[in-house]
Amino acid sequence: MAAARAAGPEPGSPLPCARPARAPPESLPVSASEDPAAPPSGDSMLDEIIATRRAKVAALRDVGVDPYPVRFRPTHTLAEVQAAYPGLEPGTETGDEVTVAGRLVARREMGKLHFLVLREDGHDLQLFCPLKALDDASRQLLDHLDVGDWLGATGEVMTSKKGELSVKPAQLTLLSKGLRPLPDKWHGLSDTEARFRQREVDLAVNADARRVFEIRSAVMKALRAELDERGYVEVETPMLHPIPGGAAAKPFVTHHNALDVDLYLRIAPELYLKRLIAGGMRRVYEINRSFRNEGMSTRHNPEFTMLESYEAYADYHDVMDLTEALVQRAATGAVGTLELTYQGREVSLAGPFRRATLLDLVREATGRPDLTYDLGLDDLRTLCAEHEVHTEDAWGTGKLMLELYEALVEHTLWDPTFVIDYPVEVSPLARKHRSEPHVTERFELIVTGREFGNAFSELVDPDDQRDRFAAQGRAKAAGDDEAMVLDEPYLRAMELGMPPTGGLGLGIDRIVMLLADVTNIRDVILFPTLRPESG
RNA sequence: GGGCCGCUAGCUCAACUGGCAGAGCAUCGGACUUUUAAUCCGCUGGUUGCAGGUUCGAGUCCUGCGCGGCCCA
Repeated sequence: MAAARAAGPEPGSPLPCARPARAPPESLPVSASEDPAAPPSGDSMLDEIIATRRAKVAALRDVGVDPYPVRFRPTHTLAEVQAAYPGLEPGTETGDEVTVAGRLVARREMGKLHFLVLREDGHDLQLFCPLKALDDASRQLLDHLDVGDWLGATGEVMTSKKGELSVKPAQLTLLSKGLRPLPDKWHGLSDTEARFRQREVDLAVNADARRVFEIRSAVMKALRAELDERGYVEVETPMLHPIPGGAAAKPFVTHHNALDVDLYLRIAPELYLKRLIAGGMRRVYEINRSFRNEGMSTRHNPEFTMLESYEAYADYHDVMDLTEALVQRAATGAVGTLELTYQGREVSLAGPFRRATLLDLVREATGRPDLTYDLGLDDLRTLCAEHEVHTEDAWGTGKLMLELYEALVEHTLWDPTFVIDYPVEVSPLARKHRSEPHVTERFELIVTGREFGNAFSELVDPDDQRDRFAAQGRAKAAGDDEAMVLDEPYLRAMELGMPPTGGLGLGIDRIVMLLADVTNIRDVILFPTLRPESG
């Protein structure tokens, strides 16, 4: 039977792993066998590799080895072994036995001495494997191992002649057989699309891949720690919204069958969080996904992660202080410094962050110190035209001023800057400024020319809010499909009485991009949205 | 949405002006008890993203499409 398998099912096709008859008795016969579960085998190298590996799985099962065992108990992680034996002299034998595990990522055979490299959580450890140190079962297993398999090993901690920390296994245990080959051990996986579509392969072979996601995790932990220490309560509000709200954006629409109603994936958690403040929760925050049904770019993924926090009694000056502390905590927590390099250029998060009004920034950029919101519409349109800023007839003074700012100023603000006092017209959820007409108590945080956060002294006057929604309704009627929709339950909450409130939204993906020094948002999202693979 | 660039073996990449589709790594077979991208010998591996077109002949030129990257809106 073994001989029949070794002969292979297809005359004329190579025998991928057939051992010659003179092979040692413990050697297992292997071939691309008649496995009904195997995909139709073509002629390609990949098909051949997979068939060979399936044959190894079958051969191992034939001798009672489970290629997918249920459990394993390492005594140490690879990182722990490394940490426990720093600086051992070459040729050391510790006499200490450990059991470790990881993915086999490299294999160097020197006849009766094999070197295997295990990788676990980004740490590599060598297995120093003289065949005679192994028991019989392990020697058999060794013949059927491939790079990519998961492997456990029990043996003595030692160092090689060259001083490489190693484990010398007396026993090897197959933890899981891999059927597909890993990419090139030296070049890794560099095809961008493949890295995004098959992140598991990216993580398995590219040392740099996990760095970004470790930073991301550290950012989340740091932000939560800072907010928790300040007495904020973390909450979770709906992602399925009957009315999309809290931002100017197009939503995804979905449908609930039992209720037979359309629901919207949230574009922001804002309105629900403010209802919690109305309900008497003094400080709340939420970190989670929002969804916007808009174009994709290197800076926009349809789903993205935002931190929103709300604090009763606070105004936007307080929120600026909080924002600065959060960004700094994220940086020190994730990369251990406030002095960053982004795309070869220095960025200091040391603070205090610059604070400048939107109007002053536009005055600087246009060289018009006399500029005010009282300037006539026609004059403002002329100014826009002078700077080649696109305008539309329906736009008022505030929108035109915002356009000037976005076109002329925003991308120039490299170091962290709080741009404050946005026009009322473009800020439907923000409180009107306590002393300046035309503007709200709103700020955006700009770093490296990009928006990182958006915050305000929240609008809490229900009648004012109703008027703002009405204005948004008129804008929508005039063709602005991102204008906000009136949200009656939200207004009702405000009518219950809402304390003065400072609110913040911070883009987590942007912060991670800054700290990880990457320019594509897809590099900081494990599985970014892509077009489905065709055919 | 527009412009530019890319898509060739499992991975990383070649292939000049249109003239037999190649290399390294990996796989498979062999040698090797201190390797570090091990080395050495031998073999294998292709619907050149997809569909058309031009041509005696297309990876290469043309048209359309798909996916991705960069820049712009």
